[in-house]
Amino acid sequence: MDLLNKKCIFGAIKMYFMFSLSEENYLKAIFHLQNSYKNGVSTNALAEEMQTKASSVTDMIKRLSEKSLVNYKKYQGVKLSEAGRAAAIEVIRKHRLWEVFLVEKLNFNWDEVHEVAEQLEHIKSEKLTAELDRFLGFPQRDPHGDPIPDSEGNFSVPNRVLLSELKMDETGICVGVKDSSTEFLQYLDKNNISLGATVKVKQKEDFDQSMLIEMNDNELMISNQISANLYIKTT
Amino acid sequence: MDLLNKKCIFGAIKMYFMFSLSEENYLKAIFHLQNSYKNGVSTNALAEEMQTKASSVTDMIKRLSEKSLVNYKKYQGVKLSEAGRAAAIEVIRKHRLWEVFLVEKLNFNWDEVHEVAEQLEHIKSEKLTAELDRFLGFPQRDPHGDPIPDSEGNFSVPNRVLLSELKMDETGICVGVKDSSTEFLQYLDKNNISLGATVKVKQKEDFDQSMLIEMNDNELMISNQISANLYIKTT
DNA sequence: TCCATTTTTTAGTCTTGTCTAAATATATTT
DNA sequence: AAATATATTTAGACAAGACTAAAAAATGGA
Repeated sequence: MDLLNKKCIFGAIKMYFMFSLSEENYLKAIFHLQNSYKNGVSTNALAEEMQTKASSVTDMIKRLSEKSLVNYKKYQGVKLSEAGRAAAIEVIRKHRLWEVFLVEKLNFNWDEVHEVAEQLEHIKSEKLTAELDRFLGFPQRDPHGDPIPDSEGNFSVPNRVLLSELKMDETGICVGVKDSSTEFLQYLDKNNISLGATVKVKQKEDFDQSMLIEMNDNELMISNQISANLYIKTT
Repeated sequence: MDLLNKKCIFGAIKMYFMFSLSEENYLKAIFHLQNSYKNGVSTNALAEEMQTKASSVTDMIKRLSEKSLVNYKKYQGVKLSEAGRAAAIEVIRKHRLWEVFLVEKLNFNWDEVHEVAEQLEHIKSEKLTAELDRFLGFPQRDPHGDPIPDSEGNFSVPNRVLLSELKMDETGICVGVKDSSTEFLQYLDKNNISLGATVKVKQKEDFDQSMLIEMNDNELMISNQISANLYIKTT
């Protein structure tokens, strides 16, 4: 119906193709899963991530492969091509910029932004993305501490460790969350844990890895499930 | 895939159903065409507006009718139901709010906003719309001078006439455009015609309705095609 | 190596929204 | 009122993206 801006990133030559909403979501999911599945994302893993059936995944992978967005050999799992990676990063860039917008300008809490950003990330307009970025002051991190790729797709992999890896008496600054589910974020809010705050490990229990932390003159006991989802920059 | 907020406006009881992108576009088109087709929008008119075929329109009308969004009898054209009208107005509200955002905050010119707003108008989030409205200061008009419905769907029908209806020596303030195509808006920019400016009809040619107008100490000859697409508030 | 289990793919179906071609209603002209 | 023209609807097909059920490939244990 609408044609919109049809271009495509391909090697050095810039051209954007237009991808469907579903294609973009698959690319994004593969991008995220590639961290855990270095030598090919499995069909089942992707089905799990996309909340769909393995057979549907196989269908889509074939389409993406046709378009050279992924490298795929039957039964071998799937990897993003350069073009696929670029497209995924572009979607992630938009997602995170919109999250910043929602939190900084529209009074959203960090646990409310995900759903809406999932929709906004598919809006196609280079100018929109560029101007939004400028409007927000070229932010480097989204509200959950994840890096925002620049217009070239470059982003710094943050230098951070999980709180669960800290030893007794070590300190650091809370810089991100691994799990950004509403439930986890609301737990953090309730317990006054926020990005930017300084943490100190006061005690650590060998048995279950639970720890007593200090944050803003406050002491708090947290389980491993919490500490293994908080990113820390050691000081 | 995503469920999102499923509610629906229905009479006094508020409930939002979720409509597809295509359904929303049809509802919007019917809403706009109802001005010219008071006793039912014809299939062909709708096909023209939607840039599609009459047979596709018939199919969609049936679906909308199933959902009680339109009143439809075969061969009789189509009218929005109360629910359909509410849904259309909600989409139009979002479209116009986003246009304001793009122009006021993101440096878009008024001739660049349409395509992007066509995408943004389909984002589903009551909170987003409400907060955007607040962020923009509850604007009453979009960049083309059209009224923005409030959260209840109410909007003031602007009290305005077409410039072509003014007689010799009458004056007014330019308050909107009827045609908001890129081409027309660029013509206006080029000739320094903008909303808010005062116009005076200096001469009017009976033969072809062309007129000489004065605007900001500037005289300009315009054809009827121009004057019949500019809204004026008489002073 | 062979069998059992798990993973992945294939085959066939469904829904949404579109299309073309053909059929039927309505409108217009004479 | 009949004939013609125009508008609208039906019928049948297709593509994207999902599903179920069944087949085929890969994996892991004995």
